[in-house]
Amino acid sequence: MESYQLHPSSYIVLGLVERMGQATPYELKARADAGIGFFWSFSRAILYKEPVRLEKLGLLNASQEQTGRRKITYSITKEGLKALSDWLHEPVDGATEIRDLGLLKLFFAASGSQAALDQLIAGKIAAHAERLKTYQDIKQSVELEGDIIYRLAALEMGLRFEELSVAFWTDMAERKIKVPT
Amino acid sequence: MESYQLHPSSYIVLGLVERMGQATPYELKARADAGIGFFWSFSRAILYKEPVRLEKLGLLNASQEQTGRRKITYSITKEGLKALSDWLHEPVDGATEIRDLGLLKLFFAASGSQAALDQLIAGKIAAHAERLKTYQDIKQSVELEGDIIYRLAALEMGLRFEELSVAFWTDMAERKIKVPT
DNA sequence: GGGTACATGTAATCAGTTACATGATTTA
DNA sequence: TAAATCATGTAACTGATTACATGTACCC
Repeated sequence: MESYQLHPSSYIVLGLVERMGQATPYELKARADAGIGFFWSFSRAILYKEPVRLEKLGLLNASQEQTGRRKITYSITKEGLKALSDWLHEPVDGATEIRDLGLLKLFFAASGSQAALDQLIAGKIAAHAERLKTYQDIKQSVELEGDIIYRLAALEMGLRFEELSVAFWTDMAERKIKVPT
Repeated sequence: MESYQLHPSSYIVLGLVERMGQATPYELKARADAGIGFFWSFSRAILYKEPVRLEKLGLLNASQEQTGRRKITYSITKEGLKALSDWLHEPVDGATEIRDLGLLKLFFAASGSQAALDQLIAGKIAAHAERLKTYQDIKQSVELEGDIIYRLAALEMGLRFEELSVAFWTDMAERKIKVPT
């Protein structure tokens, strides 16, 4: 078999398709927005491009409508399942990336003004509080359905992270740290 | 003035150079590795490429050694300072990204085996515990120096995040969640 | 039937990484 | 002076995004 390279995006597609049984790119998008997209964002285009590639590699089946929108529905192949499973069995490498423009700005806050920092902090508290609320709502609605335990676990991490963030930025605010001049 | 686009990488370079007064790409790398790089990673090449661009835009000054390694030392210009300050005063947009392959795998854990999940959890606990230790060590050494309050604040966030992560994955382990078959 | 929202796809571009290539300095 | 390490830079590639372009279905 020829060698090929799979990336996080590939596994996101494989994983989503596997869980959904079959799906069009549009449906993948909707599912991603409601779950994985909360902590690992990516553009919509990838959900059209990557499946084409995975189909060529034999990891997905594609079946195209012969009429109307001629949309393509994907399902996972035996090889795709294997690739997904193999990846899940590999040890995880690399540290967690926390890509947060707010944190970046905090890091360099000494180059700005106290007013800028105050606004940053206030904005971050508001944003994280809102996101926390969203997660709490989702958690509640999901619990009623039961079952989907791993997605729930990932959501739990998101929830805890938002709690942490609200607490962190609130601490920043209360300490009223001054910018050295 | 012609319009140009600055990215997080640009501000990382500007911010580092501003704080350091003047620096070569190699020095920027060392500084980044010891700070910002913990939560916002990027390749070394960017610290050679981006300064060239920023110099062309008039945001950095470059002065090249005429002998030896002919290394280039950068410092920030008045325009660079303004760009950095403007950015710090803009409101922050976009949510925090938590890019963690472990979390991604947890999300799709139902497509793997219980053994794979157990290994994932054990690996994550170990990795976060180690990172936590690193942050604690840094925090201690940094406190002795005093002063550099914002970098310390960002470090504090990293520290709390690692604590959270250890707790989260430990909870996962203790719940001994089973993979549905 | 006309407007709006839904849905789909691709082409061009680009930020960032990997791999390549090499020079300079230190130490034994 | 040989080896090891420190330091520097660039070319090629590519994953991913943005912008463009358009078709289909639904609703009034």
